[in-house]
Amino acid sequence: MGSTSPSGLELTMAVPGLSSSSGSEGFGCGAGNGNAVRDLDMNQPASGGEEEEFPMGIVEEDEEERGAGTGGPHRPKKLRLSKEQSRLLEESFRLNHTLTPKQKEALAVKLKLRPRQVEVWFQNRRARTKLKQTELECEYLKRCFGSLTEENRRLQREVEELRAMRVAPPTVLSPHTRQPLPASALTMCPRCERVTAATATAARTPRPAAGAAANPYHPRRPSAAF
DNA sequence: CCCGTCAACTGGATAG
DNA sequence: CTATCCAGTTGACGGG
Repeated sequence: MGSTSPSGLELTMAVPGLSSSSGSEGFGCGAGNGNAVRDLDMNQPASGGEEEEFPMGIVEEDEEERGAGTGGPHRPKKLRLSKEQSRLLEESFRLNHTLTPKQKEALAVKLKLRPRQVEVWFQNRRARTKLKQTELECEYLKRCFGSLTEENRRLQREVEELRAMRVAPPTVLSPHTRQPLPASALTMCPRCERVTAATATAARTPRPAAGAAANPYHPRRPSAAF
């Protein structure tokens, strides 16, 4: 799994036949935003180096109270998780997309965050995963729509052809004499209801190799790959 | 200045 | 009632 980007989403997609290469503009390669750099900038202690592993993890108590409590518009300064915090959170997310209260507590202690922050991170992470999956599904459905539209056009053309044949009854030439066959010699393909002389000749001609033998009324038509 | 990202909040739904 | 989840939103922040 090398492909988890910093904000990296592990994507398990339920869309059939979806290769990650084709729809990849929206994620994977494109998702490499500058988070790593940002994390470095934001979370490095300005000087003095490594006094703390997770520099801005814990918000001061009074500030936290103000933020959540009385609905005052004052929010604490935006927290940016350090690289290490993100890595550990991602790691546990990969193992489990939800946390038990114990796991949450343990992770919070380990990361020097409040349990609430761990909880929020998991909520947001689930939402991001779902969003990505929805985007993938959307791409897939668009492609379905495209090919169905194409198939529809093809069928419409076929209907037109059939209509035209009804207006002007067909003259079918005998494969042997090259003369028009009498109506009594003609027959209808039961599958597509096209008039042919097929059964008349099908009985006489030797069966061709496997594939073409399926329908004696017509040679095989290429079917739409779908 | 605008836009994308993301931590955090809000409110409704649901399970135990 | 409490705890948790989710969808939607807000606001801080960084980058173009």
